[in-house]
Amino acid sequence: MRVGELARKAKITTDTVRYYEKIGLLSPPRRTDSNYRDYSPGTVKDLMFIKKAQASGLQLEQIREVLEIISGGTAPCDHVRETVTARLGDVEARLKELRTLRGALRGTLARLDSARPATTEGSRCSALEGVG
Amino acid sequence: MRVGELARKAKITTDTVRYYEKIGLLSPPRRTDSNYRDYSPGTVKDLMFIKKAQASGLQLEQIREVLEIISGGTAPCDHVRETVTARLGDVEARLKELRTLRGALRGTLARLDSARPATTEGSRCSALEGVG
DNA sequence: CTAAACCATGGTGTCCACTCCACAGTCAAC
DNA sequence: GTTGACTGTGGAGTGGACACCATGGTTTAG
Repeated sequence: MRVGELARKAKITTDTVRYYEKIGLLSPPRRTDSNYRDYSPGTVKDLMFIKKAQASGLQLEQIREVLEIISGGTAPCDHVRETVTARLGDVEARLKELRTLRGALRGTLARLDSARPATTEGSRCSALEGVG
Repeated sequence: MRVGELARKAKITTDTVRYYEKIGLLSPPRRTDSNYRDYSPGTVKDLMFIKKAQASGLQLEQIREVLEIISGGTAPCDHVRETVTARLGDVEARLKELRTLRGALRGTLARLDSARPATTEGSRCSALEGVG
């Protein structure tokens, strides 16, 4: 498939696809006679994986490393393990932060619910303190 | 305390502190006679909250809204609830993505463990496929 | 055959969150 | 009273991740 179709399926722009290729995140596909990029269907999955990883806070460079490894990379096993373990550490740290933040937000919401004398238009909220 | 001490305590730079003030994320502190910024100790906590929220993927503008609300903002309750609920939604979506990614990384690690014939220096890893 | 839609390359612009000046005033220690 | 660390302001620069051209070739529907 060509770049437009790929982009539509992955819900990104063609510019982004070409950008990913430029920075080595996506390997250059074969070309048609007329020099159009010609992708295999699996590339859609790659892009979806990239989106997930990105939404989880990984940078493109980190994703590049992980992808390289996952798709039958050429690095020695020890290095592979190190990289994946490091990324897993990142992800778990982020999970922890997120749970903390979720707690804080839920707390605020609860306080809004309990101490709610006036909700009418124009009124003011005096939400409490203590976020830590 | 002055900006340098605050920055040290929060483990960021003085430039960043002033930048946060500039974009309205940190309210302008009082000034000494010589026009130096003079912060109260609580500001350290504010900065630490900002770092947490940021590590969780919230943008400074979103953090600004949340902070405004939490520290006894002046917005009507309904709008407050909306904002906090929206942020909570963000956070929960992010948690979901993260758990998926963690699963993928753990899977890779497991595959590395099971199919590991050669770990010696210079060898190549042929990690399997299937990331979804 | 031609118009519309697609693609290629190369380059510039944008937004975010800083970071790094340059230049000048302030404060603490010796 | 001078040196050195600290602070102020304003503005320019950076890196990541794109978005947006302009120009020109290609494919496809009618």
